[in-house]
Amino acid sequence: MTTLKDVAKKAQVSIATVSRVVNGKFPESGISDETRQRVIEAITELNYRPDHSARNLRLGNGIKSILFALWAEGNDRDWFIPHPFFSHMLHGIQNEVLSRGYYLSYLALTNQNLGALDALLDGAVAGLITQGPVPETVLDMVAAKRVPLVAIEPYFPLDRDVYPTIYVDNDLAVHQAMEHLVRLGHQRIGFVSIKNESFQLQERRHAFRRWSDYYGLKGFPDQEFISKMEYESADFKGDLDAGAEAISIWSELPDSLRPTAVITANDLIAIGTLRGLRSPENGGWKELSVVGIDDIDWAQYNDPPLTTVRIPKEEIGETAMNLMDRVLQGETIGNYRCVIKTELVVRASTRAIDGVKG
Amino acid sequence: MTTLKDVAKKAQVSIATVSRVVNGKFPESGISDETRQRVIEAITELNYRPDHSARNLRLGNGIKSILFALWAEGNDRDWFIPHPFFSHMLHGIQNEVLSRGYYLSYLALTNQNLGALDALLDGAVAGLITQGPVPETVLDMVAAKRVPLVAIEPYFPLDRDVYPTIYVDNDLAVHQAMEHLVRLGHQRIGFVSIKNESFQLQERRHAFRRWSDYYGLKGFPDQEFISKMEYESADFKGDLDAGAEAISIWSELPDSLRPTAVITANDLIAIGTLRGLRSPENGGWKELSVVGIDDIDWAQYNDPPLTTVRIPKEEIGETAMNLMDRVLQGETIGNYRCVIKTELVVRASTRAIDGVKG
DNA sequence: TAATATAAGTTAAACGTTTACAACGTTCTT
DNA sequence: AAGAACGTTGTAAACGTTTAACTTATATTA
Repeated sequence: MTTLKDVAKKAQVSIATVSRVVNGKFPESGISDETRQRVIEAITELNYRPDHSARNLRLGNGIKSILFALWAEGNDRDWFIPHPFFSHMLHGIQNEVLSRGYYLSYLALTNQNLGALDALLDGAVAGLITQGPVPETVLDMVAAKRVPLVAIEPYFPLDRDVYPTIYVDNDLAVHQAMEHLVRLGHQRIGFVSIKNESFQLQERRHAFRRWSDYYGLKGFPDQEFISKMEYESADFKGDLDAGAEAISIWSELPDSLRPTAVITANDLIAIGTLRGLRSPENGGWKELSVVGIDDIDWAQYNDPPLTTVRIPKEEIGETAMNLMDRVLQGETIGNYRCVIKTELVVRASTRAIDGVKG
Repeated sequence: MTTLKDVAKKAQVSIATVSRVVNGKFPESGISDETRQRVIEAITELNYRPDHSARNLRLGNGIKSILFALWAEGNDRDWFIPHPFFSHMLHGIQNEVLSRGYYLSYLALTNQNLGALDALLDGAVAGLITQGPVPETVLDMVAAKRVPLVAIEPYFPLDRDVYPTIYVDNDLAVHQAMEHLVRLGHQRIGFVSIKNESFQLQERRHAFRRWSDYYGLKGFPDQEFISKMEYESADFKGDLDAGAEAISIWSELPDSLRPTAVITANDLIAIGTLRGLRSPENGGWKELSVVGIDDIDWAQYNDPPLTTVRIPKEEIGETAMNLMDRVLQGETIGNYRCVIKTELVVRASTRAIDGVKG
């Protein structure tokens, strides 16, 4: 590795001069053109690049890197890639990160990876933002290295709940979806979910029950349809199939017992439901309003464009980074729980019941 | 900021002892349990975290951060989010990065951002990997800071072409798509693209012409259909509509002049084409084989699942990082151009012509 | 001419670590 | 009882920078 010293020797000047050439604003730096040329030549020749650590040490600059980590274990494929929210949250964090002079790294965590995380936490990283469940080992490491942590939907066990967290208001999401449908005149509203529910989907199902009671909705067979298929979590195919499955079950029902609208536990299930509706084997059933939850990228490009409840992914990222910043500023936040509001997005997959003015 | 010195004073020991407590593997570190306890207490109390810069300086560790930058200017929205390849390439890079002891940052570049890039290049980053066109300003900065650069599909102007680059073999992609269709017995094969073509799409269109001649395909009206719609680049909607538009034009043709198969400039156009085929206004035209190029995430989940030519995005990322590593090892690579092979992925959107054994 | 201002470059201290080496007190060996 | 061996802790140098303070040479001024 080339240092100032090497360059200085080559250019026959002191290291101070070289440093000035490297950093000085010209022409006020007080270096003659002749010397500067000589130094620059030496720099190019020796391929000198300043040492970041030394510079930061001298200048008293702290670490400027925020790490965004996603737990990616438990699937054969690293599922963060098709993760519908990953890049959006990353972007949200990034927005806030840059304006604060930090920069952003990210890590898809696996058990093989833990060593890398350890190394990173060991000083390379000012703060850690996680998405999803955080394994105990990681929590232990974070505690040992005393790195600030902000967790997005970690669903911590209670004794671990000592960090600032961000959760989505799934209850509100379902409420918004249902209110929309009720306003359109729907009375028989179904719910579709999958067998292997995450915490989030569980919350949504319970919310459905709660608001369904609240609005006094009419029941019908399989009103809460849970696909029986075995499927791996984060498997797009499983979600899509679940939707189609619900349609094939309900299409057996007499018209007066079928739902006129459904809320699905997420957008993929909703898209699957709309596909099921297109299939020729459902007895010509066409009129069903479908509303999803998430607002994944594809929702707006679907045919028909999907009415859904948006989870503001960028906002989640921004909020996380805001909290992180406050922690880094020395503020004591403790286990403050920030709940993010969702937002109804009306598109073409929902229609008013005949005679009702949507 | 708390330093070793502060902790040492508080715990009434020398900084060497504190350092040993922080880093030593127990119990061989040669520190008595009693002292260690005292030091640890002081550490917790003062919230001490080792200074990364100082440590790295002392240990002679270089910078370990690779920056992946995507040019995001020119659209009202930062288009790297719906960028179909972004997260896959990121992942590919990440794979190689970790095993080499580096870690990965990323930056969506805009004109507002250039300052941040400058700061990062100024020592925080060991190497830069870019995706897509790289503006001159950035190239100038990279040159000035002498940061190694590996560029993915930059389509540099010739005088700037001094870095290792990675390109996709678009000619091969079209060839693979066409060979597949020809084997299935298709003779009238169309091509659909959009008005505002990127370099990549241009290459694909020219390749279509070339291989269409090679296979001696039969012509028909609008064989190369270019959507006339004004649209912003990277607009999903525009691509989808272009596909539907092609169908509506061709469906006016007598059966004997319609294409029996189409290659589209990318997957989104292909998906749009399949949608157009579903629309009731195309005169009952159903039998059309469609093959896309890209293999975006959604392709396999489309209805029907899309036959397409996969661009190996992870492999591109890995290759980029491999090249970067070689550069960082001191190897002189120059403007070596690495061309990545594509791969046909047969799904359900293509069928053999009657009487041909697919 | 002497004093002084300016320009160009050097010296040396400091940033927070790690670690070879030294130093000290205690215990073991002979 | 003397010396060696060991366990525990301290001392100080070094990593590559930046920069205040200083030096030297030259030009300007009175």
